[in-house]
Amino acid sequence: MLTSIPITEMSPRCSTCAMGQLCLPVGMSQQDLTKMDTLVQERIRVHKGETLYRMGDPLTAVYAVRFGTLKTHVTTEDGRSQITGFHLPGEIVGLDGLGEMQHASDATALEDTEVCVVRLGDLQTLSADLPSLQHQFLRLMGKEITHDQMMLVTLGSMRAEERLAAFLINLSERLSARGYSSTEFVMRMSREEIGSYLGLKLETVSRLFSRFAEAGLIQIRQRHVKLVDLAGIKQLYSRSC
Amino acid sequence: MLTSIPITEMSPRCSTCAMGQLCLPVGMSQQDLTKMDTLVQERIRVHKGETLYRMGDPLTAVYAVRFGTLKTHVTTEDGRSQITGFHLPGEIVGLDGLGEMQHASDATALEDTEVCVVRLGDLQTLSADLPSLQHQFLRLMGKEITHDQMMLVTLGSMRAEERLAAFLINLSERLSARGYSSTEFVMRMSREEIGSYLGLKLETVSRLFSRFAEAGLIQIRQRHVKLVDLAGIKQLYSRSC
DNA sequence: CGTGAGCTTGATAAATATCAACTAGCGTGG
DNA sequence: CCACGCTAGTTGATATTTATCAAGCTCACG
Repeated sequence: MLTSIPITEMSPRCSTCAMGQLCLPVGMSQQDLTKMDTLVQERIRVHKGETLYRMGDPLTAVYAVRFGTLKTHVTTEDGRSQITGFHLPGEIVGLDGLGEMQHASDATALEDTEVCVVRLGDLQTLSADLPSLQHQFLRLMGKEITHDQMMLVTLGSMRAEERLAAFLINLSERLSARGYSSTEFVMRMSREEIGSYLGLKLETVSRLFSRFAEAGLIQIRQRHVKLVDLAGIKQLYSRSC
Repeated sequence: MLTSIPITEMSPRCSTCAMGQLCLPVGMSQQDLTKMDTLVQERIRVHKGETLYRMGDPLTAVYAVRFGTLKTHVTTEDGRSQITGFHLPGEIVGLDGLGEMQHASDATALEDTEVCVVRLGDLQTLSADLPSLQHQFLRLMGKEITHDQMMLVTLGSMRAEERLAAFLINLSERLSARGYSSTEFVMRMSREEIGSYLGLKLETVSRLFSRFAEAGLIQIRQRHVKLVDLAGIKQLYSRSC
């Protein structure tokens, strides 16, 4: 069901992409940027609920989110499942498979989404000619590791309320970096998905949203949320004990 | 206080190191292995309790554990601390800093430990001539990511008992791969450190050990543990609900 | 041998999950 | 276009898990 969209002369390229300041091209010179334009030969449309790749699939490419939202999730042999990340435009998914050259998670669209296909072969070829690209890749893998470590601290040492506050602030900041409002947005994920990401049950997430609203920190109606008191929310998790 | 140990003609090298099958050289040809011997020009002795590097330190090298045990731990601005890994001989630490070129965690010795210093400069030089080394590096970063994701599942969806069982089995398997007994070993970390790693309090860890012992799954005296019923321990966390 | 950090164990409190009932809103098909 | 049905979400009562507080123990080490 995935729709492939071939790139034509007219298609937008890396050098003109609005996500340039968040995606692979970060910090590249104009000259390097031009070279980047050959990198993406294909895009894929992933409809809401569809899966871009699955755990165990051979890794042939990594993907840059162009628009939409993806979740990545892992499932253990004994059926436990956990969401490991929500991915906004400009973010790269699939890096976790580079170790074994096969995907280490599933990637599923939370809304209609389009990704740029970065074939590993092309990537290697281009990297040889473009050291900044190679460096960029290490950076992105490093970021993935530090993100996961931050989540380990969250899951290992924060209480439910702190986790959810941290989640809201993180989402807010990432949306803001993409030109959206930092205080009012639509969460593309269900209470259950938020719970899975944060190691909580959906009822707990729901109760906390209600509690935050009652405390005047947020306004919430379904997935539409408005952060009324950013500082107050931050206090929920940044206090020293 | 860290002791540097220069490498001489007589020192052991990668090509003859007993950890070869677990460390950087995994899967390399004899020819490539010989080239590897120039990579490590220095070793460092880290005494129990000493710190090899700290968060924020500029990243000049990564380190292969030669003998001993390290823990890596992160601390957030608000003072929260979490152990992100225990590292046995043959494992590489420092990879989490490759993103920003500065260390993203502290590394502290749990017992007297020696590490091989892999300078990033030398690594880059050698990689150009040794594609298998470059590939090996991606593999190791990938492994780091999948390890962290496994821990996310552990912290996000397992109960205390399941976490500790998984911890014991994981330690057992890694020790076994290093030629130690898989059923009887000394844990180099305190109850509190185990708790930090697993997102539990030290009392909980202690109680669980006692409970496991009472159930006949293990024998335990301080840090010396004997896994009596491996299958039983595995059942604690691999059952389907 | 004394001493203190690390560990154990008990009693109690707090946090979160579970179970259950109910509600809102979305999408679909008549 | 509206009504129906279904999924997602809310809220309450209760159970379970884990943390917290407190006291005592033990073993390794000087």
